[in-house]
Amino acid sequence: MKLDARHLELLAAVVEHGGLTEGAAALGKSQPSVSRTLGALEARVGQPLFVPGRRPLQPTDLGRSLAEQGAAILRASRAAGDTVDRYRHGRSGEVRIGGTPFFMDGVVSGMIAEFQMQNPDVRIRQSYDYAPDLMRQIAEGTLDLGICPVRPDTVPESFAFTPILAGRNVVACRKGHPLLTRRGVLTEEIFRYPWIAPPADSPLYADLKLTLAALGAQDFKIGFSGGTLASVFAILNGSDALTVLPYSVVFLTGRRNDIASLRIRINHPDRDLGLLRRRGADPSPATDRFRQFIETRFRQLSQVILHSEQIALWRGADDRPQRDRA
Amino acid sequence: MKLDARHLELLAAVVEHGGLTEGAAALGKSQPSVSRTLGALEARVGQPLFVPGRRPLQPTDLGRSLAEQGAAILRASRAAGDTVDRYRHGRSGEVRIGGTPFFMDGVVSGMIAEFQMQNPDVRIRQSYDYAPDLMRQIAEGTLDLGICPVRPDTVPESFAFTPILAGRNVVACRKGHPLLTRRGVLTEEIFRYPWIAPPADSPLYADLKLTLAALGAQDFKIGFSGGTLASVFAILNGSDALTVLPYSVVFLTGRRNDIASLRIRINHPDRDLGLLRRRGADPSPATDRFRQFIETRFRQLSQVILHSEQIALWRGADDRPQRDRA
DNA sequence: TGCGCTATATAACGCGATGTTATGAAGCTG
DNA sequence: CAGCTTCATAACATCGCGTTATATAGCGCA
Repeated sequence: MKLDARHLELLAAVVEHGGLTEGAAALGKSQPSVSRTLGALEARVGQPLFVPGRRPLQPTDLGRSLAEQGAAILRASRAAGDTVDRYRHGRSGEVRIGGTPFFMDGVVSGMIAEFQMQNPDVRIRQSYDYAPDLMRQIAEGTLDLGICPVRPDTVPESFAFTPILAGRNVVACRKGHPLLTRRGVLTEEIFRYPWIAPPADSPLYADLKLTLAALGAQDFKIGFSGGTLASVFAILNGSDALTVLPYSVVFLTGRRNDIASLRIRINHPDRDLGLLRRRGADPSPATDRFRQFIETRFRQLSQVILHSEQIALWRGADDRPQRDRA
Repeated sequence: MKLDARHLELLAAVVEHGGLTEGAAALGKSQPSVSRTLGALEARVGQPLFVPGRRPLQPTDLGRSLAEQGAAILRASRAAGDTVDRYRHGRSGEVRIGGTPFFMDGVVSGMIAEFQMQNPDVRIRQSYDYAPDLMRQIAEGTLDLGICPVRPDTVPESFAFTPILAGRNVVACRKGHPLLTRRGVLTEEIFRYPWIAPPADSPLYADLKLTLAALGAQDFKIGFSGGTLASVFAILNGSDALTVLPYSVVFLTGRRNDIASLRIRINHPDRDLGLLRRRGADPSPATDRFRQFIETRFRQLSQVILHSEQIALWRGADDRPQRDRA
């Protein structure tokens, strides 16, 4: 026998509230409506659902059993409603975010962690890619957000780009590196140390080449390449190798990983780190919420970086990277 | 947000069957109906439930979540339908049955056990009472069936009475009782043994008094009274006491409890053991099913009793109670 | 690339379930 | 027994949802 789920909900409400009138009130309906519908259900079932002629309307065994099923239906229905509500407020759902590996690992992951703590029901799918692939996937609709360095004026019309951080790089090394003890670093000295190269197709690798070329390098030793940020940190820690890293990565994770940056002035790429998303597509609420979270966190990060540099300036300290525009 | 349970069921069916058309078919509805309803649900939710422009209609995360709730609703709904079906066929529900204690314990309990094996979801509420109270409770509607000995012509019009067994009694004793070894028993001999008296208000007690009076007893020793059938068996087993019991009780449980009946002719009450129920009230299906079960079991029991007595007659054996009408 | 197939969306319409208010009947309670 | 409360019934309006017919849009294949 097939029963209407709404009839069972009705029955559950009436049984729970101990009366037709109360049940109807709880459901926001009139009493006759509930009465008639329950009558129809009873007729359909062919068995009394309430003991007849009892004034504080008392369900029969069968009525109680069916009411339990109705309560289950009501629960599921409410749960569905809640799911929708949370989804609409971005507190549940899925966000697919991709970005350049070192930046994701060094900066974004920490923010994701914080977001996860606040929104445990939002699933974050992270992937690693560079701008062209990110754009392709965003255009295809298989990715919600991209975080990577791009030149804002090269972003196609179909994308929205929000700059979140200046794309500055620094030369990074371990805390105890010989070059750090010196007051000043001669550019030719850095070529005596082995270099860690980011993946060949990464913008960071292009930056590395440009930087070193600008510093007058014809040739430099690549001692390691192909690893993730974690392995780069390990190599840096265990050797005197040098590499180029985004300033924000060193700023945020340098202390924890015993990494510092050389006090050496290097040119900076004319790219901004920013958030890419598809223009016109309305994103899932979770994506929106995540994006806003990320944007405010980066605003705060910019402030903190600026602040710390000003403190360093006032102190006259010099264990910070030299700023190009300072 | 309040969502219609039926919409969620619809969604569940569509997601499960992997398509609008199939889902509609599974629900026995037309495809446009399902399409429109799902469209309405999507509009209400305000979020896409299916990824747009995908041919093997693919649900979004939210769609899948809601479909799960819909599946839960569907399960509950089906469970409710099954409950009704089983209830209507008497395979679930409740039966309230009352009867005279010794007869319930000695005969009916075994049948209830068998019924329980076949109908595990039917709850049997058993109580003990004598005819007047049984009738009162049945009339009040607090009891479904009564099993007791009554004179059929004394049953009021408002009750239906189905005789199920002749109300014969026998004098019972333990298997090794001295009186059993004799070829014949003199009536005066039985008064030398202590007697177990059933409860004073029981019909059995009246039978006992009548029986013994008919046998010429002016006075007899009551050695024990007030116990249930189990205690009566225990007393019988551990002593040379005698008592009056329904023949069916001894027939069914005598062997197991090492009880036999004396070969002595006693008068039998002009009552029939039978089933009492309220006339006109339509009983719950479980009650009906149980009643029919009990009635057929008693028909079989009558046959078996008859059969065993004929065998005994043919054999010329005499270790059976003498039959009044033989 | 274009064609055909099939699945989905839309349109138009009828009906039945369910909402309403008004009112009657039936239990409980003092 | 009177009065109150609660449920059932009546009459009517409306909206959801069922139908069939038809347009549209992906997908597969040549």
